[in-house]
Amino acid sequence: MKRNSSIRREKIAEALGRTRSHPTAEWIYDQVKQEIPDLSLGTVYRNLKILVEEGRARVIHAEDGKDHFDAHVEAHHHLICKQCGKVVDYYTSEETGLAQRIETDTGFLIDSDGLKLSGFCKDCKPKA
Amino acid sequence: MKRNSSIRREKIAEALGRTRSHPTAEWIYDQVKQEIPDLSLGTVYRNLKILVEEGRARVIHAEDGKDHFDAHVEAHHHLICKQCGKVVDYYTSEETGLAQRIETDTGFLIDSDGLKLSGFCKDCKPKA
DNA sequence: TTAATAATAAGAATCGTTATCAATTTTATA
DNA sequence: TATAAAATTGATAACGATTCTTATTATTAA
Repeated sequence: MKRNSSIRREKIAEALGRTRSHPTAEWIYDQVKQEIPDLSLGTVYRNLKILVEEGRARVIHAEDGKDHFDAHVEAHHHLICKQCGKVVDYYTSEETGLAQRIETDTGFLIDSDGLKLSGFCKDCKPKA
Repeated sequence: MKRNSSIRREKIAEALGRTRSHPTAEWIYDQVKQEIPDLSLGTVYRNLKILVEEGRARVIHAEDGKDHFDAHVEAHHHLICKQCGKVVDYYTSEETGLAQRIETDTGFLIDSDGLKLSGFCKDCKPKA
């Protein structure tokens, strides 16, 4: 299936690439709509899905029930705050030992970007 | 707020406790309905929520967009298959070093049960 | 140009979940 | 006991996020 890349799709990809905030479809819609006023939310969803299929973006199923998107596809992990829903990048290679052990133990092949760690972020952490 | 524990709630907790398969509300509904035919799905959701509040169950927001429940609340982690959606328990304390380093690095406080690792399970793993 | 394909907006439909509500059951208290 | 208050329920409406449908327009290929 040949696939063109439409102007809208590229604008969506750009908006997503411009931020490190792991936005939702809605946020991207609001952004791109400023440039393309007749953009529809369905188009955003459809194109985000295509970008993910093409490996140009990742989805994070966050704790807030919404899908968050990330154009930074290099291996890194995500810290997800249970309280405010914030998603923060975390880069480390320290988990490779863990991933290897898991594969030996269970047969599960862990993605190099498959770590999601939930807890409480700096701001939401109960002060001691 | 004093809280009684109804028969239905206990049956729901039992059904959940009986399995290690991290079922959805729907699955639990189907199970308990065999014993209590006039059970309603809303009751299942309502009671699962209460069980989670009481610390008698955990929720896992899985990759399939559904909430999965787990009555085994001792610290353990979850391996989630991207392909078939299966959720498998993983017990380790090896991540405490990682969790500690993350807290130092980022201020994020990682739950002792906050690890979700996604990848491919034994069966869905691309054969080499 | 013509025909086929791709992309679109708008909105309906679906899905998992939560909230509402009136009726019933359970518990507390007089 | 009686009776008021609180908890629980089934049914169903409502909800928010996402997907699907339809009709239309734009792009590409022949």
